[in-house]
Amino acid sequence: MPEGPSLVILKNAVQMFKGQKVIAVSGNTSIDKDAIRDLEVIDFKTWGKHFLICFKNFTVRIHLLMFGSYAINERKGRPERLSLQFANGELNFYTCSVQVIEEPLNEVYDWAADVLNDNWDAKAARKKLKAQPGTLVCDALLDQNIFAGVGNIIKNEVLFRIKVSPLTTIGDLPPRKLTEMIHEARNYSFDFLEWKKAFELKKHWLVYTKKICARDKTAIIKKHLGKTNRRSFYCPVCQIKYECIKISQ
DNA sequence: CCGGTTGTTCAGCG
DNA sequence: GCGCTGAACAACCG
Repeated sequence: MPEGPSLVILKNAVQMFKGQKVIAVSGNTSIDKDAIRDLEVIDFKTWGKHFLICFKNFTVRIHLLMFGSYAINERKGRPERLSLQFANGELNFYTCSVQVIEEPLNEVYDWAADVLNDNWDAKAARKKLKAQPGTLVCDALLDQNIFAGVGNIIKNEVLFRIKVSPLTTIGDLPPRKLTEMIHEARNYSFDFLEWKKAFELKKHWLVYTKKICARDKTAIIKKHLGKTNRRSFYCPVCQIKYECIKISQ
């Protein structure tokens, strides 16, 4: 379910509840459900993998984590974590993290860090990356403070697209490749969004879960890498591991 | 039917 | 206080 583009699809799918009053709340979440009843949903927003239900004085934050899911105007055969009833339908969430945000969202979220947001700021991303030259690119792409919304699939596909090994550090990446990485983190996310909408996402994977490189038919390497220790799929031939020779003084 | 995982947080430890 | 590790969560797919 849950990389950034999937959340954008969710946001688009619930637009008919925007401006509607919540007439009943249920679910096994520990947040105060009474506080939501009879309130109007002002807006739905996303930040990276966060889904935000905005009310006048607070926001309910949904994070689907690995296994979370939702259902609109239907129910799955399991307990709802949070269920919102409207006059024109219902919105149900399962096995997710639910939190209340009391602060204004602009104080909590850096919209410029969300790769799918209109306010995405590539220069700000570059500055954050430059500050951590020792970080592996496979970890940097999963850093939600830099690339909010990027998940493990996007990480692998971006590195394949720009022909960079996941084991390259930020500091060793040639400046042009750094630019490409930042650009493709956003660009691939929009491709992901379009493919997912068309139910053809998997068809477009070139390296993620693949056995053979789409470019040169080399055997793809599958390994858990970096501090994040997430699955990396990469071609040892066309994805280059950049290394600078450091001259000690 | 078992193993692995599109993710994050937190406890525990050195 | 830090960085690191592993557990916990818990559903679906192949």
